[in-house]
Amino acid sequence: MSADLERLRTQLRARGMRVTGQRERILVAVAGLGHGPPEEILAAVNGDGGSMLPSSTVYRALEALEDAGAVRHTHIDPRSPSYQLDTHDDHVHLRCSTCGRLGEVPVSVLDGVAEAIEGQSGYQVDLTHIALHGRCPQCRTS
Amino acid sequence: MSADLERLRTQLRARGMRVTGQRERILVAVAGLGHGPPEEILAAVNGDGGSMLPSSTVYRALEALEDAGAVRHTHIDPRSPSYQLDTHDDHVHLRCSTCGRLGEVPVSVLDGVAEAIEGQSGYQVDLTHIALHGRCPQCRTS
DNA sequence: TTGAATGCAAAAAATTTGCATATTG
DNA sequence: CAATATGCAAATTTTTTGCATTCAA
Repeated sequence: MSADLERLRTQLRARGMRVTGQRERILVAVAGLGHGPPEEILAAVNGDGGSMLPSSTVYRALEALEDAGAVRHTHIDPRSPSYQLDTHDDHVHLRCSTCGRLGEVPVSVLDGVAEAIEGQSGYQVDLTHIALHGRCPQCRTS
Repeated sequence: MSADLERLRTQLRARGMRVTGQRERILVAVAGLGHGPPEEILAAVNGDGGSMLPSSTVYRALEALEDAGAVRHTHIDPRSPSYQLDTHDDHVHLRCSTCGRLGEVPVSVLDGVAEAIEGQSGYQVDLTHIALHGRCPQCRTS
């Protein structure tokens, strides 16, 4: 039993939600992918040897898992949400607008930013799972 | 003739693209809304007194305008892209995860961040039109 | 004139919903 | 047992595409 699954049980039960085989498989798929849109997660789950799940279950489970705090989503790809485990090993996603290549840097590059924003606007923002866009080293050179 | 439209002409023509009435109306709608998803832009255009446009024209025009550098999009709302004029009056969008209320702060809160990211990853990111999520002052209190 | 853009219709993709059934706690 | 979640099918919503026609340069 992985630590992720153990944590999932706690998180779900704390909210009166249920731990089901489908939710576990989906969590495992998300963990395996690192991050990905619902479509890819569905494909991963449906390729894990178990029974096929309908997309509705994946969408509903992702929502439930997100409510429970087990997963999160960002918009790495501008077109669709990308889900990932909600661990505390946070990083800022970087995506090349030209080639789509992904990178990441520790959230520490944003140290002080949340405070500055709070001071200027009163908003308490979450910087732990954001995605930024730009050009990767390769595309800048070529 | 607004400065925005004037600029649009230059930007489009510089790329061999054409200035059409539809594109102008769409640009005006985006300017009027400040920012909004394709659906809202379509509704705004279709309520401006002119002829009705099909959604395909809006999607294609937004893509063209974005290529030309006249508009940009961010993901203020996690569910759909939000288009806005690509002016240089940049700010960081803030959206309350609880109530959806919008706010903004000048990009200067991110001073130094782009350099830090470039140093750590080689990515040259664009911080001029990002959207961050969190809790607004009202929702924090209540 | 002529290549780019539009309009329309239809297709495709992505996401949501209703409801009977199965499952968890 | 009671409430939650699933599966399936169908409905929505959002976005894309093909193609004949129109229009800007």
